[in-house]
Amino acid sequence: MEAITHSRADTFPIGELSRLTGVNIETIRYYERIGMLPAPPRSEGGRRVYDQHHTRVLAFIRRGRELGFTLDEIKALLALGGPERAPCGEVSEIATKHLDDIRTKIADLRKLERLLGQTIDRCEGGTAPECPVLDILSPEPRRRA
Amino acid sequence: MEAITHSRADTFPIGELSRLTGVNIETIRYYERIGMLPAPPRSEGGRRVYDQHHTRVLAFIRRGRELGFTLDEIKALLALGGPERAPCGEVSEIATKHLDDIRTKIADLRKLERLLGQTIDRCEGGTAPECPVLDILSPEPRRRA
DNA sequence: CGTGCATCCTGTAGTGACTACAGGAGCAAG
DNA sequence: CTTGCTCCTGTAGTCACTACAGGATGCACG
Repeated sequence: MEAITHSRADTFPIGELSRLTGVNIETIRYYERIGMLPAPPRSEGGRRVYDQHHTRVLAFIRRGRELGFTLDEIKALLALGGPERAPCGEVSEIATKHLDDIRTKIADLRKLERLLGQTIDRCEGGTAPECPVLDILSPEPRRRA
Repeated sequence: MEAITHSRADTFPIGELSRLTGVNIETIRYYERIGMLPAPPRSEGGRRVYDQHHTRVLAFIRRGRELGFTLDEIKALLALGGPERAPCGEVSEIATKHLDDIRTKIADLRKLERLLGQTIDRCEGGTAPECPVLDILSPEPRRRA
């Protein structure tokens, strides 16, 4: 097994970019198609040739996704300067809105967790005459207005 | 087999079912198409005619979705007896797995909340020389130091 | 009995963020 | 030259809906 070495030019194909950033090859091409990632130059054979700049942008996108930002939010963040510097105000506005969303989601999930957890407990305690999980799933049908 | 109050003609069209259950008309038709909801009989003019049975099944599906179950999970639950009775064991197995997923999600979101919250705070405290939100988004710490 | 309008029908396409092929071309090693 | 890997384009599938377009039906009102 020979080590994969590429030239001093510091450019690499899509597979290498994928390995460097942990982003799926298909996803990289998808990002290019929807304009998230700038289209790189091509080799003579028509292959995409990337460099460090792409690595940084793609890593930025990936990190943003991990933090739960939508691609549109990340696009906005990139427009505000991306991996380079940018005005704090607008950036933290997007981030704060996102944080609100996260907190709402956590609250919702916690309510769910409590309800479901208690219900399953009653199930396993064997104190219920009929399955309690199915009970919470069967609400009273609403009366006609 | 006992029928469900057919004495008076309490059947209704899709719009009424939608109102009764709070499920979008388009979504009801979608559920029918993918086999979540049994296809109802049709009127002479070809319109769907529903009764209380459909209301109960659809309300069950809706409640399941609110609780974050996937349609496939709900389908399994329905197969286990749906709004009628069913064995507790298999039901709570599905529910417990789902509860695990919820807890994982909550933990992930909490980590996110902490990181993002702290970062935005630093942003607003104005103590940072450069935008901290963009910093956590850039995994590469400003190369060429 | 006609008219208008709400409701309904089918079918298709769009959403977000990917993922999974099919079918072919490039390229380096043995 | 052959093998086998990587890469290319293009299309379609995923999940759970949602949004039309373009037409048919049903019912109240005049």
